[in-house]
Amino acid sequence: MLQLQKIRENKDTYSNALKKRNIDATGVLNSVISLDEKRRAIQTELDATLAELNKRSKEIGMLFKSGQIKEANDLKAKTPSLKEASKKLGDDLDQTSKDLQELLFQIPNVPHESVPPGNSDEDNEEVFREGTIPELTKQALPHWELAKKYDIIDFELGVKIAGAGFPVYKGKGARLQRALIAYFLDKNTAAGYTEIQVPHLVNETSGYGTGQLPDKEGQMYHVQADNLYLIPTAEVPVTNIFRDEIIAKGKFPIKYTGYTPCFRREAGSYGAHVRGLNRLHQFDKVEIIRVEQPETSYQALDEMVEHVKNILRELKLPYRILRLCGGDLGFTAALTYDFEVFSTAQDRWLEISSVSNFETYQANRLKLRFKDENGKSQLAHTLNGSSLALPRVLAGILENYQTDEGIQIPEVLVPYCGFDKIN
RNA sequence: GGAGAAAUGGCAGAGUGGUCGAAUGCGGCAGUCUUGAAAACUGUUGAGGGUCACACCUCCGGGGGUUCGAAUCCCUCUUUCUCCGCCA
Repeated sequence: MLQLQKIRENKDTYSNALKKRNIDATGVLNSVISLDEKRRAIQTELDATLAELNKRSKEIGMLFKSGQIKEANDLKAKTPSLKEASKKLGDDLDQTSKDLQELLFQIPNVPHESVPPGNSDEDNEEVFREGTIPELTKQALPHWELAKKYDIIDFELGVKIAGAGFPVYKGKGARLQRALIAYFLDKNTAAGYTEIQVPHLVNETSGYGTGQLPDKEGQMYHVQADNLYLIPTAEVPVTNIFRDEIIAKGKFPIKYTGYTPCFRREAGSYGAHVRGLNRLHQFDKVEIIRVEQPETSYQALDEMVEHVKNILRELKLPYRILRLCGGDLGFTAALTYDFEVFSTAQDRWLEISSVSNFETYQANRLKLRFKDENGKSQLAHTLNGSSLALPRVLAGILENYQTDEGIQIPEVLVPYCGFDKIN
């Protein structure tokens, strides 16, 4: 959520920057400002009324104490009008605050200056590419065929148990999944991230805290009996650790990593692009999360990007990095780098990681602050990234490492798997 | 799931209708002393709104109510603890 004071100060800058998302925010920003003015006017009036009421209450108390019962009762008789006024002003204030908040919920984060304008993923800017795309034989198969051939992932079985998009991993497939999770966590902890295990269901407040609610209401699985949401990413529970916290100086940097399954309804997705592991309702992901001071957050973002690069280098997968354009940028992000692995057998790029800086957008909702040098509370910056998401990495490995003799396991994963080939 | 008890500042813990944003202790910060540190002593130390700065307003788990006045009384929800039941 954007900060009111910043909106007041930077209305035109914000409005211009938001154009990169292809939205004209001028009207909303103006409404926000006028609503905020209205809110403050009501607040001032309410404060004055309450001050008067408080003053009289104290006087009445003193009069009773000193035995001046009649005077006290006279004064008492004069309070109902003030009470009425304060009640009405209080209701007005609540309504105005609610309206204001609803409006603020509708405004996405302001894109970073480096974000290119654009409408869709076609306008994303490739900033880096590395790795060799392997030459595959004529018999090369897409991963869903390989999965069947070697009996390592059973999509139909998942349909039987749960539905489409809930695959069952078997034998070496299951072991490879576990190996990847362990490998990713090891890499992350070696880079200074503290491993953490968090709930896979979150409450409504947490959903609002990181911005999934109300924006992505229909995308999360909702357990209505208990009003809990299945997490779409570890970002939600991990970042919410810091909700309502004031971080003491000296506690930075804050770096967490966690493995969780992720649940996404993916309402509206269909077609060839969702085949196999390309798009699932449940998948595994290892996430890295950081809380930073504003001065260091973009350096932290670069570090996270470098970190993910190192992992992909070790896995020897061909990949590229995109700077997302305004039209493709997530609602809460100020800047996002997407990592895509090249899926040779499908001849297309698959998104495997998304590394973002949210600046103060989430922190403002979370009330996540820190004490600056002057001892003043300031909103922190939050960041997160996948390091990494499993299914498409798995798809990339299966497809790029396939040979006529079977699927070679990337060298770094062999110790984790206990085998070097799937055949 | 049933019965009972509880929820107060970073922590511990007092406060059962008025001058309480809240004693006290610990912790934090600043200072005195010291070569330095520790100890001791002195001061300071919650958050948000508002203001140039004050004033002023709000917050004692959340929400609602009673009252001129609520941390304190009532209702409700949530959470924690104890006992019982169930259970990986």
